[in-house]
Amino acid sequence: MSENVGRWLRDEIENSILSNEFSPGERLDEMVLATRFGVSRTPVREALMQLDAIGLIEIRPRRGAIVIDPGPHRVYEMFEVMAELEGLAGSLAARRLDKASREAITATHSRCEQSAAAGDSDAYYYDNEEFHKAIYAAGRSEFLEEQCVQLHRRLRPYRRLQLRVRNRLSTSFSEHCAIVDAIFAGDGDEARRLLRTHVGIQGERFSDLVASMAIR
Amino acid sequence: MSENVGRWLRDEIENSILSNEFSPGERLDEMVLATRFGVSRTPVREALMQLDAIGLIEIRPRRGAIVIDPGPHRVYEMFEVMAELEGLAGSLAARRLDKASREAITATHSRCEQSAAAGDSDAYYYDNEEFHKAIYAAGRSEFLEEQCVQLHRRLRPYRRLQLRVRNRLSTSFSEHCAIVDAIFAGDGDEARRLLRTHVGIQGERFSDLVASMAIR
DNA sequence: GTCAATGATCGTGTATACAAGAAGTGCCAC
DNA sequence: GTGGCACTTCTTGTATACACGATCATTGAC
Repeated sequence: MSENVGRWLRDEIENSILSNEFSPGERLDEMVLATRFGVSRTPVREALMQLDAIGLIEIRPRRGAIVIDPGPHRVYEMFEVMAELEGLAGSLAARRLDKASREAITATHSRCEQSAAAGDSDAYYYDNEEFHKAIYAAGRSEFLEEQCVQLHRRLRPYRRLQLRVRNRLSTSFSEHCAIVDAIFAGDGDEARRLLRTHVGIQGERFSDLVASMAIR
Repeated sequence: MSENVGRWLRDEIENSILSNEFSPGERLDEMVLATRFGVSRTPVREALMQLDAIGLIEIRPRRGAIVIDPGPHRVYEMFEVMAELEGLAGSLAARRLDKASREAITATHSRCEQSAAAGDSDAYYYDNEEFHKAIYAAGRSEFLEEQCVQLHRRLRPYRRLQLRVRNRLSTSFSEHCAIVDAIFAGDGDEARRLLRTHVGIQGERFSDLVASMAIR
């Protein structure tokens, strides 16, 4: 329970939002949440204030909190920023790679290979996340790493949708291969470029996203 | 008072931190803040929770809130990310520039010229901020714009220190000129490159920053 | 004289109470 | 039957009360 009910609730509610248990636009009633988690309204409110500060929900004065619905266009923008940050992380990783980071990248990369070969998109989804985190860490910029992890978290539901698209698994994995090569070769510019296109959702990948968002 | 004491307090305390009225490492006593602003502890706590979520302060369980001290290394990392995001904004601006944005950039740019010519670093500091904001807006990516503005805010105190360095004003302004040219020419890659070096603090500019941070 | 342990005090964490505003409902008039 | 106004109810915003944990100081022992 993390020693602190407010923070625990924040994570709990955040996860509920990101796993789409609370859908965009839904109203979050303080009292309902309080009874559901067996606490008073005070820590619930604190959790909500924090989520508002992060930008996951919106608290309108005297009218309660609602889950923010980013909408396809804004999600696209978020991927665009994510692509840029990942590109930076990749270029830093190529420059600063050390033994431990190299091993971490190799390990997560081969786990991706296995789940891609098995066609297990849920496993790949998880391994892919670890792979990207290994790259952030290899960049040795704590702030950048935090930003990347946070954005990655927020984009999680959409990433998951993306992987369902036909052939995306194998395409994604072959992109990973090129990225790993560039980083291990110390080619920062190439790593940056590859990661940018890997993460970004230009062209048909954007319309795929829009289509899958509409289904929900 | 924004209809909502908690939010008002958040802005108030945030400004106090960013203007160095509350210095890094300083402990923020809830009761002291409450009496100072003439409210109860509840809204103060809500404000603090939000600032914690943003990353400006750290709340340690049962031990109160302290202002986070980023330290030179982390500040450098923040500038590094900022440079990347501004680069993206610049490249988008070059691609998507319309009449209104063009005029906004021109207007803020010439205001920078005046204050640079006058050697007025405080005025330049403000005009520079507006100039960069005009570029964010020209990129037409709301999310990116928000991220840029937020990071810009957090780096504000350090930017201010930077401008005190000898000749920085005129150097900065001539860099602005090149940036404007690239954006107006529609050269996204060049705008990106120029903004990245303009905002980043490589080499001696980093040591300048460290030196000025030590003075405080 | 120094270090450790215990108690006192102060501040945070949570709950609850109360006030104020917004939304919904019902009634009345047209 | 429909639209508008008033009232009621529900929910949020703020204050306060209480409990638990942390820190600090004082006292005792080595």
